[in-house]
Amino acid sequence: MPRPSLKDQRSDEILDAYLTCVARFGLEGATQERIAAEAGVKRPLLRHYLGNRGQMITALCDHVVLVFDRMTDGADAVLKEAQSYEEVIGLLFAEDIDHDPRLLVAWQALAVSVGDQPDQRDALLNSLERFLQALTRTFQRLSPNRSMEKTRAVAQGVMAILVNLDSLSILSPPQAWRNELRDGAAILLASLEGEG
Amino acid sequence: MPRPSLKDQRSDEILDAYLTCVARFGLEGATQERIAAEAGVKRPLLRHYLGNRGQMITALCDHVVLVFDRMTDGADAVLKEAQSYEEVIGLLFAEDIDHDPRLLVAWQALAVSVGDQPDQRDALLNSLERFLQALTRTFQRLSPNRSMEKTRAVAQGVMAILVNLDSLSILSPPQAWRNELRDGAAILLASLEGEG
DNA sequence: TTATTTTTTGTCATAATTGACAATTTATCA
DNA sequence: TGATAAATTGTCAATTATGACAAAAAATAA
Repeated sequence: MPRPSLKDQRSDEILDAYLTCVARFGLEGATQERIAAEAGVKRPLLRHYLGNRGQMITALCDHVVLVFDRMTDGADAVLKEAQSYEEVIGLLFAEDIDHDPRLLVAWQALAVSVGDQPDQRDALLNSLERFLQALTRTFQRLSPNRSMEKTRAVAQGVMAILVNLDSLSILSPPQAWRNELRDGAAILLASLEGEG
Repeated sequence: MPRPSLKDQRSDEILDAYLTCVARFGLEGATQERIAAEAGVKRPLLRHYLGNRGQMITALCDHVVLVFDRMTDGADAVLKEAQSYEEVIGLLFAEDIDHDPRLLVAWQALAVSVGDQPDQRDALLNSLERFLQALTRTFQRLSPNRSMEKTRAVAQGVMAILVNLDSLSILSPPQAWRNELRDGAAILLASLEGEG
């Protein structure tokens, strides 16, 4: 007899608008007015669905980690098919890739402001570690004879380059930079090739 | 006859406090109250020395670029003495290096919020380009036979790893990550070694 | 000491942001 | 249709942030 609940759907919509605002204005710049406008709802609804400001930040953190993990799973599935490092580079640096540019920006904004809350700190670090392990698994499969240490180091380097590319994209850097960063990742991967 | 002006000194002190607050709370979270408290002055002084909010942001952007360039010059001077890539790695990743952890965090906070103002955008990008060129010069000196393309790509990769390390440091990641990132940079540099 | 300029502080008005809650509307089922 | 529970909206108080300006304090040279 009750009206059907839209809690999950609306919460997701609002969190997505929140994510957009944080990526554009920073965490403190993402006011409830802006979020509500972005989501196309009235401000009191934010409170209704997500709670007060602190609870909203916690919910956003969970949401970012969730989306990040989904992205990792997607990348992992695609990387499983790759048969060469050229293919890996092509997949990771594809221009037309379905890749959310807001994600890492919001990730970093959260990192600076929740660094003191252990739970959220660990959640953010874990989401990175998951992605790192996805990369590492693929590299190990393509170069099974390499030491774990070297494989991890290369994976860290590739991830750093990917993160850097995302951070820079806000400033729309020259295309040459993008190419150079991709080539840098390719050089790193090439170090895993060849015999033992 | 007039009282001696402290404008330059006070402005620098306030900008430094501003930098601290932006690194800790984000650009929008760096309120005048917090800045004044951090600088140990009363709030109206901020306005007196730096102007209104918009002018303060502009001044901060200039200050960050200035400090960044000073850091680049310092790194450049040190790198000039390096005779091997092991030395380069040791210098860039020294634990005890005199290196301001606020700098890149504030750089990124500014990047997301001034992305639309062309002047500040270019200033921020130029400061990165300057550091990139400092790295590139050293790598070219140590490996004069390498192509410019490869040298730049390696420099971009190393810079990405350094930036990433700074961004992560807020979350105090496991020491293993730091080591892996440093090893990743070392692997990149090793690709410049050897003949032709 | 006095004039001059700057620093520094005090204070008020306005706008922005958030918290809280009442009231209304809407959709479902009995 | 009427009851029920949820969604949605309206509104106000409290807190916070900013802008603006007047006034006091301090330092130097004449």
